[in-house]
Amino acid sequence: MRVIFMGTPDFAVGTLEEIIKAGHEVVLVVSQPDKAVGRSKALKYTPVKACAIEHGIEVYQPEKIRETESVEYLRKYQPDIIIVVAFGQIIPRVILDMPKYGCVNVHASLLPKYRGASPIQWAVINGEKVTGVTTQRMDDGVDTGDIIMKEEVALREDETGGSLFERLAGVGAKLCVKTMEAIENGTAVYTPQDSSQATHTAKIHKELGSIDWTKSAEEIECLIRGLDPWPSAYTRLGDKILKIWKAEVVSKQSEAAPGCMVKVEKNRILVQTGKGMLALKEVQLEGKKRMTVEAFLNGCTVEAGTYFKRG
RNA sequence: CGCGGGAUGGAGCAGUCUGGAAGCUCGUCGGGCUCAUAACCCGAAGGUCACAGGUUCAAAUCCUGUUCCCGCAA
Repeated sequence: MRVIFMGTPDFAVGTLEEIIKAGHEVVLVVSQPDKAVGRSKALKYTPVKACAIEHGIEVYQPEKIRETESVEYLRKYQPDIIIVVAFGQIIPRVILDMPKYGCVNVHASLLPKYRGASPIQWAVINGEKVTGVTTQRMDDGVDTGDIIMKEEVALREDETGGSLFERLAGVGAKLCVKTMEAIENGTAVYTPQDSSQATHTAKIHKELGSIDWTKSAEEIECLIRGLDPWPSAYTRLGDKILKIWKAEVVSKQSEAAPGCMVKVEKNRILVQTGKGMLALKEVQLEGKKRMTVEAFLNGCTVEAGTYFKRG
């Protein structure tokens, strides 16, 4: 098939590669404009763009895909299908209707659950046991199209946003190719979503990582894993930000108020939460590298009874 | 040149302002105590103080340049 691929971050790269490997003709890759990234604020290619260049595929980076100019640009390529994976812009009706087989999206959740921006992190934050990937034929709404295929993925005990991201990207890539195959063979089945079961997720903001110690230890622990590796869960120790990378739930209580470091042991710090305690195992102080609590305590004296403050 | 923190034995840090013998908490190794231990006691090894120049009788420390790491911001 003649394919136009639209995507931006790492999550989409695997799918693009899998499509190429499957022998489809990717005639154009559309990605968000390059942005200034990193400490040096240098312009950086989007991961999808970098991949496209490696494969010698033309790249198009419109500021707004819905503008007539962009639409006409795409039309020239006469795609059979447009594959959209984490592109980052809303696709207008004219484009949805352009290819013979429409626009197919790979979404990192089991639709209709977790429609929207950051389904992967939210699945971890909410402590889900199972999530997955869905391919859908896009319609006017955001992630509301008819479902073509789904694949479930069970979350692991120590699943992080990053680890789930990688696993779902892999699953999504293969599912996308399978979906395209079914569409081409005419065996694809389109199932409308049960919108009454839908849930939505908001984009992840940095402030979401600010730990509310009055929540339960379980909730906080899920938040820590969900926001690893970005933007990370954090709290405030004195006047410095302390990121927390790893912690374990301890189902004991203490008399202390939430946020209090109840006990400082050799390789863990017990913190009282709204329900249960959290044993910090790996942290990172502002300006420092990520390190185990044991190493952290070697150079930094922390008194039991000190309180963490809301970042 | 967006803002800021940092580079000191294997790990995490102090010492730098006010130049003048390399220190702390751990780890490692050896020995002791103990029914036993991640506990305790004694001892030992291990560092061109990121790199390159400069100032000085003397530089981890002052000056200049370079590299790398991290937080913020995006």
